Amino acid sequence: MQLSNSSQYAIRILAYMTDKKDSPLINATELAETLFIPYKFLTKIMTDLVKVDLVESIRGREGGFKLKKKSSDIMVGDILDVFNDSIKDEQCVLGIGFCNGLCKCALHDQWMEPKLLLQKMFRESSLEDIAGRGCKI
Amino acid sequence: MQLSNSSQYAIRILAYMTDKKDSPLINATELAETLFIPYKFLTKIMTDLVKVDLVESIRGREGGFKLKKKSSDIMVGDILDVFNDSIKDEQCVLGIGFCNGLCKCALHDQWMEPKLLLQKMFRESSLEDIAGRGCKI
DNA sequence: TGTTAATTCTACCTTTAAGTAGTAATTAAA
DNA sequence: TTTAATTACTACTTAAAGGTAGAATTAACA
Repeated sequence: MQLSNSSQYAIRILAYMTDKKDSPLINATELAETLFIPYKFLTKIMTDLVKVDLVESIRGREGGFKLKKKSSDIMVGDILDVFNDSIKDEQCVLGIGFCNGLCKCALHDQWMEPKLLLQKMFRESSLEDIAGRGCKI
Repeated sequence: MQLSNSSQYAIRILAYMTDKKDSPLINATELAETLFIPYKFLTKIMTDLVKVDLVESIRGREGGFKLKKKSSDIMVGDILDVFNDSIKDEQCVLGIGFCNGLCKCALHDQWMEPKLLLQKMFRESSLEDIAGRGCKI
């Protein structure tokens, strides 16, 4: 019951980039070393983030990455979507999709409240909200 | 962000066994067919549940399974523990263990409330509470 | 006492997530 | 124009989850 490594890494990467948004560009080596993420895995994740336009990349010498939007406009949920890690409305705690509130499975009622809280947290927390804590890992 | 298949199956299996607790024994074939769980995978799960004393097995012809405790004494959390799927106190939403409330990582504050709700739901929901809904899958 | 219906054990196979390696493409600086 | 620093691409390897196969074990029943 937790987020995938890719999602966890991506949140930490983007939160760090938010902290350093005054720097014009941040490169993969700095991200990997500061955040203790395997370099090659990190570059793969960055490519994904570039593809969905959360991050802009500048290739070549002196290149690097920067946020493509204001940090207050990037929500945690947007990041989770990239790695198929968000909680869908129809997702039942027992993994049966598409119950749409009609499902009467065990735990259905108990699941509603934490599920809504998690969805709200993912939907309403922006990078701006969660950054600036000085905690790198 | 969801429970493992093994945990999901195990909850459904035990909830079904609770529904049928008047039957002296329930065998693997019935469970697999009723709950649409692959037979061989189900028997592996049952073996795990037997080893931790949630279920009792009677081998041989006319054998089968039955709950080893009162259904009001088996909590959902006990089941998740078997498959290492419960939420530990020190578990951070970003997957970093052992932050023990000292962690200041992104999302730390936002994670507390849903985390406590989920832990409470797992700790306080017994099979008795969640069974009897007539929903098999 | 042999047959049969059941669980259990050991080992394997498949799929997906996680991580690695090598090289190509790009670009600024020397 | 060469070189070094950088991201992007393709393919591979490893680890874990999910699932399968078949034989061994057990015990009721005929």
